[in-house]
Amino acid sequence: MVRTPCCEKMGMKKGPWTPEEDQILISFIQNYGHGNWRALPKQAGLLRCGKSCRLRWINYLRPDIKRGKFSEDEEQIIIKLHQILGNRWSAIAARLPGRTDNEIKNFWNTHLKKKLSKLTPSNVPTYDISTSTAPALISLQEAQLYSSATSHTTKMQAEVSSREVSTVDAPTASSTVDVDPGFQYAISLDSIGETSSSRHSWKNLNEEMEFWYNICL
DNA sequence: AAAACCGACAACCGCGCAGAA
DNA sequence: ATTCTGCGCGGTTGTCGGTTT
Repeated sequence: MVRTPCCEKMGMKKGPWTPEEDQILISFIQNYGHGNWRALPKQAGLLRCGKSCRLRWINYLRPDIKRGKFSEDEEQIIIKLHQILGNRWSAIAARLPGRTDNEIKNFWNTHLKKKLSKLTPSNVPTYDISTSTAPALISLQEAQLYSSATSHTTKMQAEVSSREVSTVDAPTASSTVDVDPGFQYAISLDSIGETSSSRHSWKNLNEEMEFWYNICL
């Protein structure tokens, strides 16, 4: 199947948004909402693709956006959640009202990654994925040490994606978290009272987030 | 004063998923 | 069951302002 482009490239404006464009988008959404992003720019009279409008609204123009520096608390929450969820920025953002996934992603890449990498990479734990004796959760310190040891791309991808979790079951007894070459972590859910026989049935991502959040914070 | 460099963040791109047709 | 469309996500790139040389 051939994917059609998200928008017609011809005549579509790219690059930074002007205050005038912002105003048009804001007033249109305030009046009519944003039922269909694809149709919105045409209806609003904007020479932007729907995707661009959506991004601009979600990341910048939304009235509930909290701008400005991240607090210490927010920073700690991001670090903790990133330990568990990896680069699932939208899931992390769901825990930080007023913050967007893009904002958190940028904050992580420009501040936290650097900050954590300054710590001494000693006693970095190495857990073999094949063993089931891994700790229940990676502590904050361990995560920091891990990040410092892998100053390049800190990439932790949960094997079980958010969508899978949200529609099927919770992660199985020993869900693996795939990290950069050289390190493999295993989060043993058994050791946090989560056995295969008494698994949660995740109804949605929020429920999953609630679960992880309560454990970690 | 100007050029080069760097960091922060806004914006874009491509992919995967869900739901409708 | 298959195809198509739109949305959302995460990675990457572009732009801009501040700092250094």
